[in-house]
Amino acid sequence: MGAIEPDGLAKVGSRLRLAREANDLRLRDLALLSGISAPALSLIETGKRDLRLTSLFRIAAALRADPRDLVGEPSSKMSAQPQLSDKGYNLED
Amino acid sequence: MGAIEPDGLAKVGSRLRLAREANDLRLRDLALLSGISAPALSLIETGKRDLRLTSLFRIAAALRADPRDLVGEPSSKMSAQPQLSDKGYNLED
DNA sequence: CAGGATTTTATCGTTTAGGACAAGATCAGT
DNA sequence: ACTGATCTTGTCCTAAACGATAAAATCCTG
Repeated sequence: MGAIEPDGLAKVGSRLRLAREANDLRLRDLALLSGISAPALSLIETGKRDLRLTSLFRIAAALRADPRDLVGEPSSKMSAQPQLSDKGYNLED
Repeated sequence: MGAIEPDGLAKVGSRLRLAREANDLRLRDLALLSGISAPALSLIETGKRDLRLTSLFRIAAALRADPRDLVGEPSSKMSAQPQLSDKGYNLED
C-alpha cells in the first residue's frame, strides 16, 4: 500500500507553505502577522513540529485561509457518518 | 456584536463531545482508542486545554470523523481565495 | 562565482500539553 | 437518600511547543 505518503503534519505543513507563498509572504512576514516565530514556522511547514490547534488558527487567520482547508484536503465529501449506533468498536474488557 | 461567542477551542471541544456521544463512547473509551487520557479529553472537550494537531488527528481517527469537520463548520464554501497578488497586508517597516 | 535574501538548524529558557493518579462533583437509576 | 457510573478538577511529573537569538545552509540574481 502507499508507502512513502507523508504523515498528517507534513501534509499540513506543505499546505501552509503553499498558502503562505500564494500570499507572497516570507516567513518573517507571517511570523509578524501570526505571532509565531519564523523558526517555528519553518519547522511547522517542513512537518518537523507538532503545532497546537490555536497556533493553526492564528496562522490560518494571518493567511486569511480556512483552517479546515489546512488540516485536510477538501476531499469532496465522503466522510459524513455512515455510523448509526454500533459500528465496530471493541471495548469489551 | 456577538459578545459571548466561544473561542475556537471551545467550539472544537463541543464538536468533539458531540462526535464522541454520537458514537456512544465514554471518555475512558475514547481515551483507550485515542491514547489520550480521559482527564485530558475532558479538558479538551470543555475548551480548557489547547491540543496538538497530532492529538486532534488521533482523536478524529478514533471517532472515525473527518478532522476538518472538527476544526470548523462546513461553512458552505466561500473561502477559496479571492486573493490575487496584494490584498491588504501592511508589512512596510 | 560573489553577495544578499530567505530558510533551516541549533541552543537556551519559559510555558504548556499530556500521562498517572486521586479526590471531588454530577447525574442517572433504584 | 444510597449506589454506581461518568465527568470534572487538582497535583506532580515529563516531554515538547514556542520565542529569541545566532549561526549554518540554501536560493537566488547579477
